[in-house]
Amino acid sequence: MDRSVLRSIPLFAAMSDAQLDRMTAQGSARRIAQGESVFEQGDPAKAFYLLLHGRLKVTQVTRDGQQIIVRVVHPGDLFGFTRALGRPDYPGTATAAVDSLVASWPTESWDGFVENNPQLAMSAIRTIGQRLDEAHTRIREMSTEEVERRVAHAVLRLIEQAGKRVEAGMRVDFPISRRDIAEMTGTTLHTVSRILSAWETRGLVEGGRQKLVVCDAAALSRLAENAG
Amino acid sequence: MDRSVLRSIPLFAAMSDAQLDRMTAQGSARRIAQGESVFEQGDPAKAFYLLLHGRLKVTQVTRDGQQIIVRVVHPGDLFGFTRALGRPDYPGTATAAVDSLVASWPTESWDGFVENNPQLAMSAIRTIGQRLDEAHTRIREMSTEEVERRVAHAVLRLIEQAGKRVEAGMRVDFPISRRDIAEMTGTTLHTVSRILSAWETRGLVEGGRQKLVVCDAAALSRLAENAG
DNA sequence: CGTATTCTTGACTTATATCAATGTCGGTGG
DNA sequence: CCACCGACATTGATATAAGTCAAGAATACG
Repeated sequence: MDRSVLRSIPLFAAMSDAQLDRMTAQGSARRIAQGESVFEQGDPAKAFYLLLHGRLKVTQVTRDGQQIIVRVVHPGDLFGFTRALGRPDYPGTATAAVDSLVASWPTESWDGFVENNPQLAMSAIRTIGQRLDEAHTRIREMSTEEVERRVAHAVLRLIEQAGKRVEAGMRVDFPISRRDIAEMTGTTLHTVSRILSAWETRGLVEGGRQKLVVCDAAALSRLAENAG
Repeated sequence: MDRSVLRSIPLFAAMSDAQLDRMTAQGSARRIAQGESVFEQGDPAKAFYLLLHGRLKVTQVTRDGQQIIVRVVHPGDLFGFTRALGRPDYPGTATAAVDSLVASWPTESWDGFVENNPQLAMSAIRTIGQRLDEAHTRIREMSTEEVERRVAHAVLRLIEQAGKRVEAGMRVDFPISRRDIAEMTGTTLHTVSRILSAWETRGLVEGGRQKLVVCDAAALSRLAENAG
């Protein structure tokens, strides 16, 4: 891991070479195979992470065994910096959706980094703030929208954050199941399956096993916005 | 406004007298009458605030006019520091549920405060982090729990954060309508009314116009946890 | 007092979950 | 290489939680 890797990430863009070198010195990189987890819900938070390459799903299981997807981690995102938020353990499990590469630092390093670099602090605040915004958006959608619109919003977001051009349109660039989408929108895989089938008939998307291609994003947006 | 007021708030506890004085010098206090708003959704974020006394509800309205309650602001909470999160406008409206007193600072002051006081930055990160946690909890509840349990959780939270001992039990210490609870839990006032009526029959709560007293918190907790 | 909120309650409707069965894909091992 | 197994997906039938519609009662307020 060298400083140019970090430099390319907005969170670290404003840091000096010396500061970046100090960070890279304390951190280390690690490869996570598809299906493996970086940490598990309830584990003591010994480190915080940055996704360098790949894609992760952060999930939570409720006491009665139901699972939800809290968020998808994209390259360049910080994750698992739970301790900085005042929690001693990880609130969820981070699983690699594809082979991934993560950088990690011991939690103890956090305070030092922040103290020596107010820019980093402000960036971090903005980052968490965005996440809070996203969470509120999700709450608003779950409170006021029906399932179909929620799914439409979720799919559009996936395309924005992880869309890849293919012949038929834009494809979600990591394996994503109907169940995953259900766990992101607070519904069941059955309902998601029905919705996607209907969309496929209308030519809006193309489905498949762990696969999703959006063919007509504009129509999907309309659907997401105007209740109809 | 003097420094002892701020000193009593965890967020500022670690600051030096000099720093606190600098903050109080740049800020000002303002009284908000019940029903008035501190700022409205979409207003440019010219200031950030701290609730000194009273109680606020932060609401959002969707394009089609549906309203949700994003959160309740309690004394000692920072709110409206949207700009620090990288947004130019307020994402919601903050309305006084009772006569309230707020301190405010121009948004431009934020960066200076943070740069000169890493402690404040770390406190702020923790604060937003907690809020993110709360948001995720709400998402999890809305995804996996039925309405009655969600309402139970919401009511218990209100009691924790704004409970006041009265003869019959613990009362929510500000006017709160059935509609408010509905907007906090993603349901309708009708359903909330039915649920509270049922609870009242079982002796768990005592209702009333804009009033809510929890008589048997233990039973309510049980209800909130074990699906039954 | 009358008018406006807030709340309650009943009857009905509907979106979505649940239950159940079947199909399809893709990798593993015989 | 083919057969089989497990994970994922589809689709129909049915059940039900909670929303909608509607009417009225209670409480606060000017």
